[in-house]
Amino acid sequence: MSIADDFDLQNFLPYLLNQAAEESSLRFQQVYKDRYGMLRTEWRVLFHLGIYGKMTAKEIGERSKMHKTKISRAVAKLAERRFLTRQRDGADRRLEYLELTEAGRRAYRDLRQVAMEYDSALAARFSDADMATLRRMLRALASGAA
Amino acid sequence: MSIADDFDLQNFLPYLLNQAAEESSLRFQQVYKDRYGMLRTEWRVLFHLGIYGKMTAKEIGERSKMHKTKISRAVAKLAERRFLTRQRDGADRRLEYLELTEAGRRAYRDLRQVAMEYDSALAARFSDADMATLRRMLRALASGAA
DNA sequence: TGTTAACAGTTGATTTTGTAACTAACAACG
DNA sequence: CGTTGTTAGTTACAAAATCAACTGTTAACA
Repeated sequence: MSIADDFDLQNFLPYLLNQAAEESSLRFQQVYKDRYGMLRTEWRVLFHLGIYGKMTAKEIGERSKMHKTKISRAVAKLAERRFLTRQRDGADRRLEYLELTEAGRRAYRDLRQVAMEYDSALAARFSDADMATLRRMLRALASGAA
Repeated sequence: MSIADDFDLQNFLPYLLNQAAEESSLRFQQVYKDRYGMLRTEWRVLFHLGIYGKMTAKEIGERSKMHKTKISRAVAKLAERRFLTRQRDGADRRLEYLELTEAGRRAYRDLRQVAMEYDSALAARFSDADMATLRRMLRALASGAA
């Protein structure tokens, strides 16, 4: 009954995805952690602002699917370190526009460079066709559309 | 500089993998959480024992790459709920063999069924060839071998 | 208007994780 | 033996994530 069960954990997609995600995040994590003392939520916010420009916490939440409390705390940390500035919307004073400072942009560019090189190193292990398939499937899985 | 940056977060593999892993874990998480009040570490330990049979915490750690403190706590929880028993090795009294109880096996079989159906549902969205490619690539990424 | 609901974002309490130090047991080698 | 090092597993404390309740604001509409 227990020995040689036919179910294979290594092929269970959610498990396999988690293992791959964790392993592939390790080295990048070392960089943003050691070099900037950031958490995962913080580099994600930094990247959203670096890539898409000025936006509100709500928009970051919609794009990243991170919970608003995580974003709120990450934003507070980044603001404290002078990596971003906040400006209230004049018309709707609930909204706050977030924008990277020059220091924030420098950190973003630095980490983006690391990310791109790391991504290339990962991709180099597979054929272009396989990588295209992988990315397409991961996007489909991430979008969750049944 | 910030608007229309050419780096695409959605194609950064570690990020994409995390998004896919999180999204694809959601529904299964609901089941083991709602039905058994388990955490991710707990169902993983349960599955390791269900699939491979009696083994020590150390072996679970080697197979799952989970840190030993996580395993220790998960084992304590599962033992408290009478899902597993612990027996000290007679020769080397540091080792403790873990084995599912009948209640533990019932929970495992129940969750395994859910996992298999869920995995099939996910796989049904893609061709067999693509799924084979995906699994092969994820295993390679998870193994971390450069 | 006035009242109620909805929304953006924050804070506090609780839970879970991560790190380091610890206990108990075995091993290696003088 | 006896000292030193290693190992399996636990515990204590700090860091972080989660969940619920909160503030301040806008919207809806009687």
